Amino acid sequence: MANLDSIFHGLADPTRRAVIARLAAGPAPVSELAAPHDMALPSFLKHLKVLEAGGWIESDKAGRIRTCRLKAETAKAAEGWLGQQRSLWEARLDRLDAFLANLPGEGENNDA
Amino acid sequence: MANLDSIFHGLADPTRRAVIARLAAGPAPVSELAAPHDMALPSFLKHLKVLEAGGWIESDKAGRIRTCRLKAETAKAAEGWLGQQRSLWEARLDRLDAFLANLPGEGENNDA
DNA sequence: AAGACACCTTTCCATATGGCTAGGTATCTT
DNA sequence: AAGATACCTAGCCATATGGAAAGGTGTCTT
Repeated sequence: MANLDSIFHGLADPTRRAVIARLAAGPAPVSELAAPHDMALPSFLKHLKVLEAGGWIESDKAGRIRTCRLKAETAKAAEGWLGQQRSLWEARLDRLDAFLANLPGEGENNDA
Repeated sequence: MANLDSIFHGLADPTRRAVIARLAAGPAPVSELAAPHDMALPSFLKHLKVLEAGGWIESDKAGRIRTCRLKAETAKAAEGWLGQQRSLWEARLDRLDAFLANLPGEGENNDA
């Protein structure tokens, strides 16, 4: 599994996010992935390398055509980290609410 | 709202993810955030700047102490993008399943 | 067999990133 | 008033990143 550094680095560029969005609709060859992006092919291939290093995509070649597809596990790892932070954050806000609700001199509404 | 580039770039570094994880437990001053990281303060401050540019944190200064806290909206934007991709991805896999289930010559089990 | 096609490698360039030191500026403490 | 504290700026350096051009290699088409 790729580490979180390279996973999130993969997402930190619009070209790469567009590739992921395209591949979510199904596998595609390199040339089709590259077509929408106004960029020389070698530059685009670098983005694919970054996505591969981040574990976002995998590919294999048949004849002269390389077909790429998404790897679901990586999206899970990314969402997993974010979700974990959010649950910490929400737990804290809940404790804060409970604390504020028990303050003396404050009722259930705070605008009265 | 910060753009997705800077949002995800914020996450692409262990020091910065550690800061976010710490702040999920509640606001903290710069010095406390910096303490666990073996790094000169100016280097650490650059990471805070990146997090601020990505909309992950905000802060204000009282006397000589700057207190930082998380901004929830940014986590939502990040999770939102990922969730959207996942739903596309899952919809595709569902259609693929449906297609395969209707192939002639294939029953409900495929290992018989 | 010739040529077009799809991709890959290498090499270069400008800028961004991530670290450092040195030296501020306010603000508290004594 | 002197010193410690907490943060900030400016400037330096090495490496990474994101782009381009030039020139392959193997595979299909005609």
